Amino acid sequence: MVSSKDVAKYAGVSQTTVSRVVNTPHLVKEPTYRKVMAAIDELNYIPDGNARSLVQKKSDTIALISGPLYNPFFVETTTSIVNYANENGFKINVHFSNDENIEEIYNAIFEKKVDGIILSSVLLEDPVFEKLEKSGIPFILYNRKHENNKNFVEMDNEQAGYLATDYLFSLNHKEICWIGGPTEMSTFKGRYDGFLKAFQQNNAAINPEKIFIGKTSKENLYQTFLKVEELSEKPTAICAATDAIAIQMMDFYISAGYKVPEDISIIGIDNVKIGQHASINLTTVGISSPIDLGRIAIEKLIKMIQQQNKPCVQITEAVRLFERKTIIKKKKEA
Amino acid sequence: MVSSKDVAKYAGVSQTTVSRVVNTPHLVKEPTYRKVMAAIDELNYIPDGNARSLVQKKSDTIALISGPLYNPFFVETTTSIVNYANENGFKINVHFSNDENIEEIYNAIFEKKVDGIILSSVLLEDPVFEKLEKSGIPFILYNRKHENNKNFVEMDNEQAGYLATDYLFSLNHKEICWIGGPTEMSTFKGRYDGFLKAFQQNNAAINPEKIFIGKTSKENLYQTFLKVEELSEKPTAICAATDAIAIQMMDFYISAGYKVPEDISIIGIDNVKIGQHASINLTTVGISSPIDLGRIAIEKLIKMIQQQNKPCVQITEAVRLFERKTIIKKKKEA
DNA sequence: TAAAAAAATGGTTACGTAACCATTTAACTA
DNA sequence: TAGTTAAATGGTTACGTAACCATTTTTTTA
Repeated sequence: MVSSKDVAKYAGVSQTTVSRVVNTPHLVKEPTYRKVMAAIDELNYIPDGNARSLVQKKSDTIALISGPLYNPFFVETTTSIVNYANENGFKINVHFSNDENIEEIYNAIFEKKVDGIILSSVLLEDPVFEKLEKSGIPFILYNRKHENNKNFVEMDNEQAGYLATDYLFSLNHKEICWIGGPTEMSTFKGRYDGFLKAFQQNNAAINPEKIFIGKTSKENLYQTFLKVEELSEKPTAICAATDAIAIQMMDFYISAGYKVPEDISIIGIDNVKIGQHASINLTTVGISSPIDLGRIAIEKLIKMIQQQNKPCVQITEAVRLFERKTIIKKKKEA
Repeated sequence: MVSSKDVAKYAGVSQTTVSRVVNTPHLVKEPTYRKVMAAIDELNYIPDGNARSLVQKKSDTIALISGPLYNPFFVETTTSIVNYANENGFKINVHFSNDENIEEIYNAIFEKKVDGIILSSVLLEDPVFEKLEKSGIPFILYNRKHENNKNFVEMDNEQAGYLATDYLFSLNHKEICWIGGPTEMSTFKGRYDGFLKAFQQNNAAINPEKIFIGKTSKENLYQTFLKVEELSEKPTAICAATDAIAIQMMDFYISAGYKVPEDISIIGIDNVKIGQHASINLTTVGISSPIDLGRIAIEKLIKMIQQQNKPCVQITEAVRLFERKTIIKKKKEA
């Protein structure tokens, strides 16, 4: 491996000067600069990022802990986070969390000297939050938040759940299923609370049989689908806590011979891109802003890093309904 | 920042012993081990990965250069690559390439001491290949390959193009559009060659007006869609070089009021998961193996790293047709 | 129980870089 | 032109770790 010392010897200057050519060329005379650059090219020198990080205690790297990509929401946020960071001179270390490998991920992150952390995978009462704060590394949560309400960029989850559910009521749906993930996560908790609120405001009674809260893997959702099928009184509409869930349920229903929305109405939350596809046309609730949550969060994080201050970011984006074609209007009952 | 020296002092042992407790605990007596571990916990010590990489000249890290996630193919390969690597003790540094930011990506990769590189973004005649070989770092290409036919895991692209096109012919389609990316990429070249071969074998003449080769961004594909619309003789079927293209074209067609496959048949290549969704049901060609190309490639790469040898991996996976519902059988003309 | 072997621990060093301070060289200034 | 200041370059060090070799302690063996 060619080091700056090798370059220095080859060019007949000191290692210090090589370092200057690489990092602060304006401090170096033109002929010296050319001499050193020639040596760098000749020897194919590439600075060692590890050594640099060691001495500088920073890495121009941000760690991203994203949810799994089978949820298209994270496909979009990951893309926009990576792109924005790169445009601003930061590299991104992406980690995909399934909420089980969190421990390893944090080890990996803290071992490298990342300049910041942007993450979604956090529980409302997650003890890891304290660890993050103690580490002193700037960080921000996107999508989900922690119960202590610090450093997050989220959508108005309760309002989202409310809007989705209320929209179903407005189209005369009464028998509504809720399918969502564990309420230990702020997204699911907020959205479910909104769902409940809509029932209250519409003077409707919750039927516990129609509430499905559990893991959101394909297998689990299929079990849920089967349970819904077995209900004596089937729902006319499904309120899914995320578009990913909604799209998966659509798949089950259509594969089983049902028609959406004629046989069953489905609404999601997130306003994911693939839901806008003409073949899917998922009615959903999402943020009004054209910029996604990941992008908003990474902007804030980079500002925190560059300005070396750590304000408490608290952003709750407003949401609105996106009417598309997976909901049908029911006839009013007598 | 707490270092191993701090731990050593606190525990009353040498730094060397701390290092041993962390890396080779069997070389350390039980009471010493406990003493040091207590100190580690107490002081919240985390080894510095940069310093470690510096001295060890390795990082247990593999760089992944993936195509953009708006292509669902890369969503799946990225997921399986990251998961498999993590299961085997490697971290993954993901980079998303748009074939333009390649330079920066390579800089970033070579600055850190990655143990291996797995990449898709390479052109047939890419000069970067030589750079890779010279670096001495084990690497493997997945999806695409280089003209020199070294170190790749691909599908049988020509056969894929052939099967897709021949299937259209077998259902009496004559007016077939090809929509694909630049043939500087082995995938597009191979698939297009297969397309041509199918025309030959079916004694059909290529109509240059119906060949669209260019960038595969949404905007470009929309321009292509408009051009197809303006053709005096419209195609009855579209052979898309990738599922991503096919799914995008479906969106344009359906949004414009067409029905797929009644008004236009569409076939893709890749057998991407979202294409299997009941709302899309994209007929396509994909590898017969249930394990995706990324997964196959990362397995090989990790073997190369662990066994410290660099065999020339050349894998071309067999493909087959996946009949679904975006193709209609045409009536035979008189 | 003394000698030999094995196990456990410690001391010193290199890894490649940038920070820091020292020195030399060039450019002004009076 | 000497004196002063600024610009350019060099020398030395620390960063935190594991490799390597040296030393001490323990265990085994005769």
